[in-house]
Amino acid sequence: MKKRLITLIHQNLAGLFARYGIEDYSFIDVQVPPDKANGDFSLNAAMKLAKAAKCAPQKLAAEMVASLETEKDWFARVEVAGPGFINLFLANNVIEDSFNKLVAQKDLVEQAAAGGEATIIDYSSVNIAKQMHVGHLRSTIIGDVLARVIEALGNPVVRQNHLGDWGLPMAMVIWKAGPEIAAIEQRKGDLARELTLARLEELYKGVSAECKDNPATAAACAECLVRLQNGDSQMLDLWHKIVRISMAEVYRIYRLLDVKLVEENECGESFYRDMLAETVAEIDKSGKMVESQGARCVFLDEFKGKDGSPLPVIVQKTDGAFNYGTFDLAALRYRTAKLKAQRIVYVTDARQALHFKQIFAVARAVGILALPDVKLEHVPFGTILGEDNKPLKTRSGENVKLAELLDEAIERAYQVVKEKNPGLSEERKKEVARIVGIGAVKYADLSQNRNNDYVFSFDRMLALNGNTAPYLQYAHARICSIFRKAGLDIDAFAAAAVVSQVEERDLMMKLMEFNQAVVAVAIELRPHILCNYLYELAACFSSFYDKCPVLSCEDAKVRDSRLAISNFTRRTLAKGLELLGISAPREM
RNA sequence: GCGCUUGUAGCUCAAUUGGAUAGAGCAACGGACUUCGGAUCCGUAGGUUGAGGGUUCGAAUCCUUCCAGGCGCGCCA
Repeated sequence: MKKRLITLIHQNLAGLFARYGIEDYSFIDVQVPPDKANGDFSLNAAMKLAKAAKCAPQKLAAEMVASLETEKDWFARVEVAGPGFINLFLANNVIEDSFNKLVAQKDLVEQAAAGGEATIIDYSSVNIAKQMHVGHLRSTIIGDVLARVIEALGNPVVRQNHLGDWGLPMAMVIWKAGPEIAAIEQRKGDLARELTLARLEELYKGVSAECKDNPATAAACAECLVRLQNGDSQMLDLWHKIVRISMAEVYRIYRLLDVKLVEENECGESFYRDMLAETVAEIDKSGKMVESQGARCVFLDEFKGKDGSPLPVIVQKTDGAFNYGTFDLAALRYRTAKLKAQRIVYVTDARQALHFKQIFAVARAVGILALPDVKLEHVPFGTILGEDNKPLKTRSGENVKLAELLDEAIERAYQVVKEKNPGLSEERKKEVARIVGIGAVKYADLSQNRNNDYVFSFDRMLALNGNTAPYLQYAHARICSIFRKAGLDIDAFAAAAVVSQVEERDLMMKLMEFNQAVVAVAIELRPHILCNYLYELAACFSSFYDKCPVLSCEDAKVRDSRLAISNFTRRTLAKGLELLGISAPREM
């Protein structure tokens, strides 16, 4: 509707602007004013154009109003307000028509033109032989939502899980776990059962500590690394087994979280191992590579170190090995050349901001991007804090295991479900607890501006009121309940919507904003915009539900209309939550 | 030291990217046909947007100087 409205305004005002010698008015847009008293939409164009038109804003606004007033089919009222705002009050039948057209569409999200933009989302990035902990939560769920949203808008999306699966840590694990693997296999034991990820992590921590004070161990690990890098088949075999054991547990958590990453998305450091040398060679060709203190580096003027000295990006270490920056540069090369990415989005914590800034700058400076105008975006986010405002840790100071955190959320949700809806079967209660508990954790994260750190609180995220997943899920369940009670097939129901009360009107207007919210998330890479929208929508529905009886409404036309509005609210909530990777139960 | 980032109601967060009287939830107080699911809704109270200066029709938002927190700054990722 907004799009049609803007087109109408542009056409209507073209003549007026021409008389004032204004050529470019394409930027003219409408806003939804904060206060409903100021109309359904408002226009600040008169103030923006006043200078160019050499005309007082209020006078210009008055002329614009006079012109817009002729559109009787659209506007019930048009007025000038304040310093030159133009407030537009839509006629109810315009809202009804637009709304009914929208409801009739199959897809709630408009598809991008021309096949969209080939986009890579790099997120989650787990390390092999380490259990997932809170530190992985944000990247995993924010990245997953961005992938869903950008994909839903019709862009081809490739998800990439940049695993930490190569290098010295892996060699250390192999050195330690190798004998255990051999022993288990020799007695034909079940490897997956006996060698858990938790065990692998324990082994890794052990060697890691041992390497520090035992040079013999360190040397042995170094030798493993050399063999691994040279493609020794025995080493590679062990390496592969460890990766699979590790990822099996990661996928258990992804499934629990309803995160869409699968094995095909694994594209870790090991994937680029044979591209590193040629990447460095190509950087060298650019003439920008220099040797400094034995390492091969690229220096760019915009990056300065501690004492103002130039800060390098090291592409090859003194010992000839490559470090993480080289992997990222190789990945950029691959992603633009082979995957033909037009947009690459990295979802990692804010501490890596400088790293990505450097990598992007180097990549452009040395010309390793097959598509020079590819959009490179780092999506930083803050830290998850405990109630003490310090990074969330266990009492003993360790990272909180993601598996344990999620289990606790589900357990707490179960207690709430048991209390609020004792009538559900035990099986349903468990299912609902999972949906509500996981949804709460994800929503708590997604609903805030990702720039900031946030304090993790089960009580707040599971609250049944306010901007939480359970509140949205409850609104959804209530709508389903209406249809259950009436014995109507919710998926097949259709009727024309009409405006008979202000709550209906508000809700219909809000429903028509959905697509805009989704588009904004894709552009700004900020999921909380969609969360805010859904919360406002659910709140709007709750008011409607309170003031507009549906089933007991005597006027059949109004009753059907309310059913239609309710049903479309349900669809919108469900779609929005789906884009957030959160389920919407029909009862809870 | 330099850089990035944050500072909004007692608490947790928003604010359509420069728009109108800065909005929600929690906590507090007061209400709502014995209810289409009260897991809800409506209202009251709560603010010098860290501080000062500037830019303009208009600033939480942009520029600038301070104050306070967090993070980062050569071979870890």
